[in-house]
Amino acid sequence: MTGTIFHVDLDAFYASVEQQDNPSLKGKPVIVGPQPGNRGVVSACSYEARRFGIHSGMPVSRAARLCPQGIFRPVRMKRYLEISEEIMKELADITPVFQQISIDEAFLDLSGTERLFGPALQVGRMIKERIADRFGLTLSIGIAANKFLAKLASEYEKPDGLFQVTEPIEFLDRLSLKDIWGIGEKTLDRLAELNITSIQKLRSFSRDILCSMMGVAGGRYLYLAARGMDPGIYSDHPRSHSISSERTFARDKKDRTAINKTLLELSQQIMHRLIVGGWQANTAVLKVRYEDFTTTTIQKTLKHYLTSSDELYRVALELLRKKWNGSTPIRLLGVGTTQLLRPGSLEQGELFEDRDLKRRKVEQAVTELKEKMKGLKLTKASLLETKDRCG
DNA sequence: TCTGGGGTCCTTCCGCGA
DNA sequence: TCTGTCGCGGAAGGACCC
Ligand SMILES: [Mg+2]
Ligand SMILES: [Mg+2]
Repeated sequence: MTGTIFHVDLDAFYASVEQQDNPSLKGKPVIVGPQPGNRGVVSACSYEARRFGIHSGMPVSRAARLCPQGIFRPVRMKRYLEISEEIMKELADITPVFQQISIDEAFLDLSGTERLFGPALQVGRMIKERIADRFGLTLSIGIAANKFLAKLASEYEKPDGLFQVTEPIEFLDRLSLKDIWGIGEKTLDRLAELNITSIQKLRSFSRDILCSMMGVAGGRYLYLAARGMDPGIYSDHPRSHSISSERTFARDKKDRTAINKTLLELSQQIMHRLIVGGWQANTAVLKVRYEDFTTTTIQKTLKHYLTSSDELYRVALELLRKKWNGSTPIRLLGVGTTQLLRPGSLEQGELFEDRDLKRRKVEQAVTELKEKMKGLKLTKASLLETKDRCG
């Protein structure tokens, strides 16, 4: 029995929202990201901008040179989230077997619904019409027997595309290696060194050989991908979770007071998100990027869970002291937490928990949050002072 | 060209205890 | 008791994706 998976992917999402919210931008090269002259890269751009050679991930400074008449807009994440939520609700209405995988993408499992809904392509057209009518946005849909192929299929005719894979091998052989989800620049280079330059060629290698060349997980992945079998690109239950926040300075910094201030702000953001999300974390991570772009992280696992932003801040400071010589200019600072655990979820060996207990925990978290917000100003000042002393 | 911010997963190394 | 090895958790780095 063969499944029918839809992958739905909005086209140039952020840029399209900007055009929709301001129709005078339609038909024009819209580039979403920092203003030119600032550090950073393009988050998204309209197809008109792509004709100038612009793509997401490109430094805005370069984008501005390629397209001086481009319209540069800041990232309005709140707005995109709002639209995304509404669209995802629409999609989830179609089938309960629905999995959102990013702000603008989702899988729908419509296996065995042909008698109810009609042929898959027709359902695809219906979805596209619906979203176009209600939101004025175009999207691309890929339909295939598994998530892996469906994802590739939605790319195939982008933008405003609709494609169903009926012959997986034929379909794959029309693509290039780089099109495969999970094969990036480095893997492409390594494969090229082994004289593997196409998906057909990749398919001719045994699983064992691929594993010996690319690692156990990598080899397995490539072996399955080349055959159109889902290597597991989006698991239903991710095994790791982390929360982090980082900032690239407008200009590299070596001033201790400014650096400490950033560290404190980042720590507060993280702790806020931990509390709101109901997470417990026992590992703190500090990330430092220097002027030459070398990046290091240093982490520490505690014997208890982090309980306050002050505590996280103190750990971050301690880690920075270990890493930083105090004079090399810093380009980016980041603070994060890993090993996240939601109290009361299966890990602790409880199959279920009564609702009152959950409710109490939420309440407790909110109270703690309020406490923290109250004491914020005072804490901030005091902590910054102690810090300056050792700088 | 001069390189964001938010993530997940994998590999390798190391020390520890069985 | 010595030695090899195995599994594990922690740490650091890296590839990749949106
Ligand atoms: Mg996408
Ligand atoms: Mg998209």
